[in-house]
Amino acid sequence: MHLIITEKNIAAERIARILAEKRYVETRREGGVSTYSFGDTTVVGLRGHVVGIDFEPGYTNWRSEKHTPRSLIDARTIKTPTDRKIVNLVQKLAKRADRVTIATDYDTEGELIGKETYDLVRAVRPDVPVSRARFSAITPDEIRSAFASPSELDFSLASAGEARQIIDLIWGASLTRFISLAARRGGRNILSVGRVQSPTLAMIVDREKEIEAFLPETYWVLSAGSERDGEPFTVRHATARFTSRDEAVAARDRTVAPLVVTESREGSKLDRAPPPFDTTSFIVAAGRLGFSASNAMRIAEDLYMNGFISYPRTDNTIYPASLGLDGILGALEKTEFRDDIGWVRRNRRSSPTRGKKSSTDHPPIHPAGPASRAELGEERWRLYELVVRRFLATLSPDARWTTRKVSFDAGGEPYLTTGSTLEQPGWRTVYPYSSATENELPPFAVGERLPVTAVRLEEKETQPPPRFTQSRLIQTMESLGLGTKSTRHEVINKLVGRKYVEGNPLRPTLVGRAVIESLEDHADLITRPEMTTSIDAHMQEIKQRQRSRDEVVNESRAMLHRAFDQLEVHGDEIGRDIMGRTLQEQLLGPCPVCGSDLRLHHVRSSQFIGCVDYPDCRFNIGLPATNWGFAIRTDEVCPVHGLNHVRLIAKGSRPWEIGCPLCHHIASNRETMGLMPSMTPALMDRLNAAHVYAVNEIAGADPADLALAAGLDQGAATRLREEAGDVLDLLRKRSELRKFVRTHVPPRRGRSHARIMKALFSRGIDTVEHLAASDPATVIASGIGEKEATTLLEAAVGLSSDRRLREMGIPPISLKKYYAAGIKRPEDFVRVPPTALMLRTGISPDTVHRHVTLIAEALGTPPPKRTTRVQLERGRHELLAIPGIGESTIEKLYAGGVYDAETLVAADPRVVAQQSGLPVRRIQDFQARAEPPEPAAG
DNA sequence: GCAAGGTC
Repeated sequence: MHLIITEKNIAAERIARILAEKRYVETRREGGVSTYSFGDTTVVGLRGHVVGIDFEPGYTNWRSEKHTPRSLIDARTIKTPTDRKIVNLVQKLAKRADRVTIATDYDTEGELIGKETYDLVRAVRPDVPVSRARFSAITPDEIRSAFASPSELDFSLASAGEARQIIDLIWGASLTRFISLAARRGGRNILSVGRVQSPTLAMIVDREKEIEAFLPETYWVLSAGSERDGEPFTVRHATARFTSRDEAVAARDRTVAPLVVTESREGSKLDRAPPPFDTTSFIVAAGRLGFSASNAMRIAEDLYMNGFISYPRTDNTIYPASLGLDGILGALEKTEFRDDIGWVRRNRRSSPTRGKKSSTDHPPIHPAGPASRAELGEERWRLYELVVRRFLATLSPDARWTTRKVSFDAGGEPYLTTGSTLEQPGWRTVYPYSSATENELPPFAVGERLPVTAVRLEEKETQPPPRFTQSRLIQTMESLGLGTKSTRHEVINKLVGRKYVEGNPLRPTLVGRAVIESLEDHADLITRPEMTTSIDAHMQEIKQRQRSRDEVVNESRAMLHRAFDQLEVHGDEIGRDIMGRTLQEQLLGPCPVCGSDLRLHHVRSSQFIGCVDYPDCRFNIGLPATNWGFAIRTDEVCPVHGLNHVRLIAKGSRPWEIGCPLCHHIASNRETMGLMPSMTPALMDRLNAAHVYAVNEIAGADPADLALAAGLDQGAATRLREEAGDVLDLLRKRSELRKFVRTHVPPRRGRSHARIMKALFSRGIDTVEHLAASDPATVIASGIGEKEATTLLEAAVGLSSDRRLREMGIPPISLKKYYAAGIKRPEDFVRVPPTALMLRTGISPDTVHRHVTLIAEALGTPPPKRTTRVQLERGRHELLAIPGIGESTIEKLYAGGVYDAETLVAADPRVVAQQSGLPVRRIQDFQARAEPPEPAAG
């Protein structure tokens, strides 16, 4: 069998169909992975890298004394499968293969993926021949010729890729750990560092600093109005910008009619048709249509997967000869672009436009199949149309503009105006995206004298450089060689996710700035695009076998060690610096109690707002736990309290706007405050005004302070405090009940726990004990299903009994044994005879006696009779002496509380029968036989 | 828990 392995599933399918020629291609799915077979050939697609690189085991603990961040530099790296299913399938197929062809993408990363695949194959088949097919486009011509003359895997190129992998991992991981630990940030707040992300962040930070440092300069612009044949037009002074106001004013004052035409020059300007789309230019063009970079890529991938456009991740801007441009045009014939295609056919340029970059990986982005507006939907259609029109534009002639520059003189001052008309629209006929506005000028004749209707002097200011938009940043990254066609847009998302940048255009956050500035001070290289440049150069050397992979990696390790020499000396300083500067991002505004600042705190999964003067000022506001969303400060400020608003952000769901935290705090506490019997709305307002907002604040207040704050007498204040204590107690119990209900009643659509809880509270059920004592009907009426109500009640009874028993002093270890024997409630202990308890639990008679006595006391029932081990032993002999009683009967009698002749005789046979399961008649017989013989008379 | 690179 000939096994062909491609980089992705869709390539496997298309290659199979091409190579199968007219044969049927059989598709099989194994464990979610498709294979395509025809004749003796099977094609299977990987999913990019199916093995990943990581450190050898032992380096997972960031705080390990032994495995410090620095130790990662020299840690060994290993490759482990990241996609078991595919790895297994590839190896399974390889076992049956008599030759293997690796057909991954024709670029460095593709060669590395090919090498990884080669290793997987070799692990199970040391001898099978493995070849490599290289192609730049999945077109019949290219595929056929690539497979007709396969070559060998380029191990040097793959090694170059591996060097990059290792260097990225050790630099990224060690620096990320180091700086996160220094700044005491963990979990979702870690500070990441990387060869691509850090220089990208640095560009955004640098731009922001440029903007901040920018000093605007004032300048003046002089223009004049005139008209010709009733048509107004404007001319501007030949000095585009006056830097001196005096000069500008003087020029204005000299400007007097007539406005004389001194020269009119006509020219022609070539407006070249645009080159084919690569990923970057596509993202830029989509950006102009309002698509974010990652959104544009997401949609492009979708269009690609469905066969509407070609592979969207490419660096190529030159169509390969094999592409078959006519075929593509023909395929689009039946779309709504028919007229445009007709125009292109009639006006087609001799050869398509070419960009500056040609690469071997994939052709430029082009349409791959026809589509209609209706089947794609608005968003996808707009991008599909963009790709189609761009393709058409690359086949269209250049456009040509006629330009005109007219010069004037007014009182000796030179003026001019320019105009342009689209002489030959060329490609612009089919590509209406880039704005090109015509500005037609009247046919001025030299010497013509015109009026001056107005002279305008405007004062303007120079503008700072603009912030980066997403597409601008991606363009800049590309020009610096940062990232790849597939990853650039993801880097931006990563920076946003780490809360390093925000907004569009992109602004750095304080954290982002602090990290870059620290790195620039102590590990400058990682913040510079030159690191990528030098890695690229080293990769070239490895590829050309001038240096080995290990040589390059070791050199990089040495550099990283030098960076750590400096970092470790300044670790504390870096940590303090970052922490100090990022504190500001957590500050919300004035504390209502003491006037210093409130700040957000995040402690593992909990978060709250507290005063920076803690513990001197104890004011605080609780927030929902981070699983509801991570609390951040927003720019909006509450007009009443002067506090920044707070928002909870969670991945994958809409943000929760808390708004002003104090307003939120007041509103959410009004209800619970209202639970206090002597609370009135007026009193609540007075308390709020005195910065007392919550029940717990009242409960913890000094009655004298409270009296003063709320205008109450001492007695009323004390009472209020007690009431608050009671409400807190109630709230605690309610919250426990809420948790209890939540764990026992699974969430379901259309049933909110909040509603169930409200219903329970309104029925006076505030605690688990209340619940245990209530009847099923009440519980069902609160919106819980019948079956669930039963299990909920059972669980409540269990929990509340357990609590009572513990309170009565029964140790948990014994309770476990009682429960296992089915003795669950305190009442069971006084109902079931102690002998039965011993028998069923194996607990000693003395201990059972002690437990039952404790419970009886608590329940107010008579204490049990004490039975000792000796008594039991003697009783056993007495019972065994009675005819018909053996060991097994004794066990049953124990269950009925009978353990000797005396208790047998005294027992109520019906009760014993019920508890022991023995027939009443037998018990009566035993009793008769147990009667001691009448003492002989006389 | 860390990077960047594939792909879904």
